[in-house]
Amino acid sequence: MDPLSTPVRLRSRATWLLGQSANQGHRLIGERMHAAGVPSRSYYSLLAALSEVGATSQADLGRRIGLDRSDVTAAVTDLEAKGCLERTPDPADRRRNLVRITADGKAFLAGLDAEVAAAQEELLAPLAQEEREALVGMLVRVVAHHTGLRLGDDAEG
Amino acid sequence: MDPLSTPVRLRSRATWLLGQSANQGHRLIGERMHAAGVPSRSYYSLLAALSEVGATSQADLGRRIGLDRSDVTAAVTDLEAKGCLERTPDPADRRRNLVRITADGKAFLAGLDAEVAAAQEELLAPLAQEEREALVGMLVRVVAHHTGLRLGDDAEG
DNA sequence: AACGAAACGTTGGCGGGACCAACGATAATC
DNA sequence: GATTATCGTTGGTCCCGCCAACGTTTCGTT
Repeated sequence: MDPLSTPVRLRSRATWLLGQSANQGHRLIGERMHAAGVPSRSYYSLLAALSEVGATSQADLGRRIGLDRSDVTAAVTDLEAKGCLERTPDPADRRRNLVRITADGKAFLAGLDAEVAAAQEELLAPLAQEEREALVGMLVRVVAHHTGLRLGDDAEG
Repeated sequence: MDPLSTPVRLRSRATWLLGQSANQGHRLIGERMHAAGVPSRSYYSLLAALSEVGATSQADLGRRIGLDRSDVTAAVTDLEAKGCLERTPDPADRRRNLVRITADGKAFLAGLDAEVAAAQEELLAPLAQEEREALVGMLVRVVAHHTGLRLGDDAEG
């Protein structure tokens, strides 16, 4: 790809720029994830959700991070094999599996957190701190607008 | 996906927000492209590049928009069948195909341009005009930083 | 209490997009 | 003139997001 000769029509479009930036971010994170032995970004999302919510079902995990049930199954199976989480049948609802993070999983997640933070630092390097905050603020509003989420509804549900 | 219960670790990460925003943008554009009979966003990029540069080779087109040669071949074949462009062997370099946009192609591109503009308007709806400019400005710097491009080098090469 | 509807986890598969490998043909380089 | 590089094309792989189906279990309604 030759960035010098990309059409102006694309270079100036916010949608194209968003795509390019997201690609760079995914690339940076992907490299670090792969180096840490994690095949996909979704593993990080899964562990993060699990760490926040405590113990929950696979379906709930999927809903939280926007991952299909079938893919959650695969990721959970893999992470269980790595000792990052436990999967036990829920005695209260025998359809579900209760998934909970292990101590090893928390430690591993902490490592991934550092990698993600480093990747983000690298991605946003050309931006000043205030700019990053402004960027995040705008993106939050954009995302909220398209997910039917109303801002300020934190934990008032 | 339940946006209310996505992990805070993700919701506050610029990388995740960028990915989400880009996804929404791709979705909006993809819908409109599909409605216009275009199977992929890359077709728009291709026509846009072609309209700016005049007549060039497929390899050059691919480099400009970041598309693999093989994928350019498929897209060009398809767009040629639709009458949006002409593909002729380059007499000056018989390895290349000279690709040039047709009048129909320009008209079609104009229509796609309107669709893309509308999609972007929809994507950035919650942002004021100045905010959109600030967003674009920041993203331009981010993208430039990761593509080895120096700002202000417009056409001075 | 019974029955239909819904949710759960799992397996398997589909389609698109990005990428790579190889080939024959042609041009550039030394 | 021989090697190297580029071009267009074909064909393939891999990953990701998504859907379909199944058996199991729970919920909702009557």
